[in-house]
Amino acid sequence: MISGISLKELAAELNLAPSTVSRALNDSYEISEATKKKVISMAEKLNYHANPFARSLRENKSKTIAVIIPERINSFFAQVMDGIEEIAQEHGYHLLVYNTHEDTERERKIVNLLLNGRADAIVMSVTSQTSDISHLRKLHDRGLPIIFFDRIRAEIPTTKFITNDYESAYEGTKHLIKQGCKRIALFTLCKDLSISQERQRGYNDAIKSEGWELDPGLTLYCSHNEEINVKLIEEFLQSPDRPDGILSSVEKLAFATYHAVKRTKLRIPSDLKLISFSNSSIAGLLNPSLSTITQPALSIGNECAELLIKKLTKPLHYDLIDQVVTIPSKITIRESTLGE
Amino acid sequence: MISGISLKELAAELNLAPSTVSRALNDSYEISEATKKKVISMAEKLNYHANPFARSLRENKSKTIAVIIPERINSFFAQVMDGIEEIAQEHGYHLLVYNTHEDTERERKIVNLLLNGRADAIVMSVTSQTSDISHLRKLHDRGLPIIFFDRIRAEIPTTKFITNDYESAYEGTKHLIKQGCKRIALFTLCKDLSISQERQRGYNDAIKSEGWELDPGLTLYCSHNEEINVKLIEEFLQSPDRPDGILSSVEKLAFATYHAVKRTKLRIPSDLKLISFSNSSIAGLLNPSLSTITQPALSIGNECAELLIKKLTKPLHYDLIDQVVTIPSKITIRESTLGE
DNA sequence: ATAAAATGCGGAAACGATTTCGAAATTATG
DNA sequence: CATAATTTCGAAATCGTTTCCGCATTTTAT
Repeated sequence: MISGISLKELAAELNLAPSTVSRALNDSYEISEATKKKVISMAEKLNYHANPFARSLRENKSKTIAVIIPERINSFFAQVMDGIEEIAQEHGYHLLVYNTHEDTERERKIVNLLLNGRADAIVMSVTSQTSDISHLRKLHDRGLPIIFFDRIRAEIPTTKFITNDYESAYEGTKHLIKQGCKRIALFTLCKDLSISQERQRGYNDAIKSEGWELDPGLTLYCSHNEEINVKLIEEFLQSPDRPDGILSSVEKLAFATYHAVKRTKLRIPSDLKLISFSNSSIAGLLNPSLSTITQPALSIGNECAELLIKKLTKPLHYDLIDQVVTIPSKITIRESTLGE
Repeated sequence: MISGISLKELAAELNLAPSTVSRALNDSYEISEATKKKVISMAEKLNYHANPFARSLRENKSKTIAVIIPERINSFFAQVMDGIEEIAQEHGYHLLVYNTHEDTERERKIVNLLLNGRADAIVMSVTSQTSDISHLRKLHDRGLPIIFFDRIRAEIPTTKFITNDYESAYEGTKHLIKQGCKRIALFTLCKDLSISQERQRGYNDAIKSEGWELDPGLTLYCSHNEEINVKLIEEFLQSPDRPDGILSSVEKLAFATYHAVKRTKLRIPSDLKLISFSNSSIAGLLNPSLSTITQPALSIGNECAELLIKKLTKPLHYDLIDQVVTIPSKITIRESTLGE
């Protein structure tokens, strides 16, 4: 990389002091309009670009936000990313992106990497297996602004953005009941995750609201391995006390269910109704089309970034207070939960 | 952010010179094992983290690679990103990610932003509408290592990674013919894109290889707007000289076709066979399941990153020579192209 | 007319690391 | 034992900005 011209060289070319040029380019009130114009046009002409590292070093900020997600091939996280980037670009912020692949150890390493100040702040969704949060605590203790979304950790006192997991799961379950389901299963990933727990609560309360008894056997804990999940679900569906309705807490488990169903004699929605949390645009293309609970991914991304940037640019006026902000999901009924 | 301890302070704590401490931490041969140990343990104890900007400023490199993609909610690009990140993480590189949203103006802005050296190199896939490439040329002329993948620009003399677009399109078309199709259409996005042209060539040659005449009316140029595409495709399918086979150059046009078909009396594959370039894992879930040409996304990402990092770490031994590296796609036949 | 304030700019320090050059201290060599 | 060679470390320059302080000169206030 042929490094461009420096501020000092630009100043020399103009017969001005570097300090003056710097101030002119930063539109300081101390500099006359005449010199400002001269400086700016010469900077244009010589193709001057301020060195971001010199500036970061001096100002102790990087104009960079780190985003940590558990997986990339997931329409929800991709949409959140788009939402974050939209706001970040507006304010001249850059995005460092890290994918943990649902691996806690990887998450720990990445977080530790960010301890050196490479990013001004962090937006993250934790790994589903994260139990030890000392690495997150260390970040927060160091004063690095951090915001969680979706997969949050309540123990870290900061602002978190989620959707109305409880209500959505409750509504989804209620919908299945209304469509005639008697034995409703919940497919989920991990019992430790806050959102999983909330969705489970919503599911539980919906079941109990009917005066039915909760059957722990109807909650299926799946893995991150597609193959294994399909097999697991297939076995579940072949068992004598198979469910006749499923609330899937995660998009990919709904897909796995479609795969599993193909291997059985069961048909959706006649034998089995299915509704799932999902942000995939192709839900309507599946056969039958999939009823979904769609999370407000773009809004979540936008709000995360907006709050963070406010905090970064006006630290005295904004704070990442310890609260959970909820943005509601939208339920879309399609064929997969059609009643008789 | 409570800024951590600096090298100088660490040195003071150890009663050593900053230079010594720096060398010790960088495992220089000039420092005795004894002092190295002392320094390292004290660094651990005081939680020392080198300031990346000071280092970048001094060394004139950022350990950062910028990745520019036209869209994020796309399994192909997401997989490539994963492939790049995998290698980058191995070598301690960070990823700045930018989404152009298929907007040339946005691409231009982002590229110009990178002119200041924030990233050591760039991996990118251009916007489908990019015609003026002066911004890309400027990057390259400045000596910033840049690699293209998939959506490449031949005019910039550097290494590019693509799949065997011509052969895949040829094979895909041939497959449709073998399954009995007589009027085969090509759905594509943009005639300016190199990959579109290659795929068109493959399609053309396959048609001609049968001794058939090319019908320009059978190539459908679509937009980036889902709604419009569905309408366009629907009209096409309702027209008297509708096709009985479709080679879709882009995943989302295949999905749009499914949507459009739903609005007609046509059925896949009896009335209409469909095969598409796609990296989506749910191709097998569609009804009927979609025959696909799957690009080696992960490999492409891996190879981009590997070559780039070699070039960055050993600039004298590696060069981004002007060549196009081809990694073959894999065709998977499913129900959507089933013969009678 | 003189003091006070405002304007416009330059000099130099500072941010936190790496590295060149050189100087001690230690060990080896004749 | 004297000298050379090696090992181990320190002082200071450097990367490219921003900003604190200072100093003229001009404008405004008294």
